[in-house]
Amino acid sequence: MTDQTRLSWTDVRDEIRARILNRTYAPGDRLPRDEDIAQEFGCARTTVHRAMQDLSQTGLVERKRRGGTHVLSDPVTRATFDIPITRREVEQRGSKYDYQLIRRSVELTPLTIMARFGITSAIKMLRVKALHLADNRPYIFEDRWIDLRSTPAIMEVDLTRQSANEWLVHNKPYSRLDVRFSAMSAEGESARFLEAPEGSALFVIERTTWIGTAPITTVQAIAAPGYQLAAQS
Amino acid sequence: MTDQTRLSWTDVRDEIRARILNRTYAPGDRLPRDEDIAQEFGCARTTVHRAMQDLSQTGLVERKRRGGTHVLSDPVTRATFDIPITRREVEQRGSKYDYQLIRRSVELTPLTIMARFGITSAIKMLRVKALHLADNRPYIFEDRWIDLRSTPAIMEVDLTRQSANEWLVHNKPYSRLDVRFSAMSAEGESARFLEAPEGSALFVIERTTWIGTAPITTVQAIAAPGYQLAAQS
DNA sequence: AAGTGGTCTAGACCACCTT
DNA sequence: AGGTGGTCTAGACCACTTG
Repeated sequence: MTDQTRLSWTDVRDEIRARILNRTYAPGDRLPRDEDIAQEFGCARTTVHRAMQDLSQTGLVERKRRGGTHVLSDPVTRATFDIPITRREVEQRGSKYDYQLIRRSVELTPLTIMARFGITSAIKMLRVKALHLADNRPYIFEDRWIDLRSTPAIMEVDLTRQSANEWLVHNKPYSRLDVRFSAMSAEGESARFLEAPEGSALFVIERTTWIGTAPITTVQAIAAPGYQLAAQS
Repeated sequence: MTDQTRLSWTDVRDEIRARILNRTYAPGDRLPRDEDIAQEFGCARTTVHRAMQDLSQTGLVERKRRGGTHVLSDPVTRATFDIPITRREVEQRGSKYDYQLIRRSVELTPLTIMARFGITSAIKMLRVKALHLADNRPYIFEDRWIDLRSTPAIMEVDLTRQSANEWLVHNKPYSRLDVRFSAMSAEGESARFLEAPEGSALFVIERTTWIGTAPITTVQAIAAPGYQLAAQS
């Protein structure tokens, strides 16, 4: 009695992955051609391709056109993070969300901001400082710069009622993104607004977006003590 | 004269994405069926499917079997991070890598560690504290627990010569992974080994792996001040 | 120059979910 | 119950890259 079930690409993926874990295919090894694997499994090459595509995205193998498929010899830990809108993040935890505009001004970009955008001359941008609260406690303090050339409409938005964060997400999609995580000590504004003791460790998310090559916004979001970011899966 | 070039799935993806950015398809909207889009573009449904697959992975749309494809109304920022082996990370920056074993012991797991693994009874695990150096300066201090049931071979490894980090990556693949980022203040051991002033902000990566449901290892890696983690793309 | 992965097509069937 | 996305097949051609 033979197995009548049709092979799916996940089956192929799992078997190949198992062999890599087994060291049947050891780090650095070259795997058989897709076509040979297809023959071994008795499926179409497309199915093998789909499986390999997944393994490649996971960072387990590397594929090159003429070079074939190789097991990566220095595996990396690859994790995907979803960074939601702050309001949504707070509400999903079942907390009450509030938002306060702290300051709104038009300023010349300092060097640090120019560097983030990769531009070489200072220009005037809208700068917005704001505080997100969860259950009436400070949650995230953000210091944001918005390029008025790509996003002039932001000038008409009432930022006392709606966060720039939220307006941008709903009205200004980006094509390129840069995200960085780091840690900093609470000091001055960040300590005051987050009601954190001076010197306490804060988690910082820095996010910069462009549309094409045109800057949209860059934000430094500083989270209150205890903040933790977890990978999705 | 008509365009003779064959349409590729990236073209379809780019056009659909443009329409989403355009608000031709607004947040929350349902997109036409794959087949209709295929007809509009004059390509096979498979090609549209490939494009949609990409948009779905990027977090721009959501697809459900009978429900069709919808533009996400609360877009999330999705970023993928590669966390390489520490040695490789240091060497790729062109720095000299060194490693020191600080302590090696067999201990009962405290509650915090049991929680990370999701186990309910304390067991004895190998605990390894070590320091990674870049150009002779402290770079990352790690405190690691290794489950001897899943990874007994670690007892035979000379951890004064090779980091547990590296041995595990090359010899013990995992099937499940949990990663968390946070910030903490330098204190006690972390301050001493990283040569960081007490109270300075440190970036912390917490990584836990399992094979099936069996714990392999959990590590708290504390980076020296100034450490920054950037998204791949 | 040739081998390998990448993609496209056309058609079929399946699986899931919403109505 | 029916519509939609998910997948599989078989064959073809293309594009990259390495020997």
